Amino acid sequence: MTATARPTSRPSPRPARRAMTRAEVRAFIEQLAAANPDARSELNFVDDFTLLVSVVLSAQATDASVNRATVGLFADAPDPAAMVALGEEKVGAHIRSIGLWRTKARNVVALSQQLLDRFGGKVPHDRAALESLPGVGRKTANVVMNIAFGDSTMAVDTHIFRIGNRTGLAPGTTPRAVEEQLVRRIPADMLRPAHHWLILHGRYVCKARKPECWRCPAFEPCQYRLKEDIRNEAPATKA
DNA sequence: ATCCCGAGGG
DNA sequence: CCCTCTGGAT
Repeated sequence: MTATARPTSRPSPRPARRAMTRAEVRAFIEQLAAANPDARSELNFVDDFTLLVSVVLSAQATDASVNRATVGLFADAPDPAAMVALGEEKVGAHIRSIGLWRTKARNVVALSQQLLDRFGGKVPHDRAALESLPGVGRKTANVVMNIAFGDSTMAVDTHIFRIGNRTGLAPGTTPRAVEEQLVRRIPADMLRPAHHWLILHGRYVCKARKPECWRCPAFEPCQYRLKEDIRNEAPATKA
């Protein structure tokens, strides 16, 4: 409720969340780099094709669950032709332990067919081409371009969207807005690996539930700590 | 805005 | 039980 009067001197009922300064952004990213010296994707893949399929399968699923399913899937279908030959039903059987499996099975087979028909069986190094494939949106295209082709893209997933807004690193109401903020604010030479640093940070420290703020290098500038009155120390281990 | 959709954690 | 996991298409 807004029944209680607020001082007329304050323009808004709640102060807007402060975005990190450029110096704070740089310090945060550099400390994430130091904390994750050999950061890489935790998906198991062997080439561009198996990477693309793994990323499509990873929607609303953990990397661990995707890896469990792709062992058998890639043994049967290591390339687009084999994937088409395997067919939607058998692909589905391999990935049934992953959420959204019906849609994903259909997309993976259709996507493989289109790689054969339109791109000579290869994964195109082209954003528009990638996003034209079934089951591939901006986030997936950004991941493939970053990992397979070495582009300085920033894929904004659930983790990075949360970190951007929660901490003030890159506030934005849509994934696209957060992406643009990150590209603008993170030094160019750190942008590509920063994707992995942020993912790991979101997965293990700045978690959706019960974030472990005492392990976070951005504790000082982070806006979440102010909102939630979080302490910069680990909870006492019970005796 | 809603649907797709299973496993794991708290 | 509820929430979350590297979303995309309608």
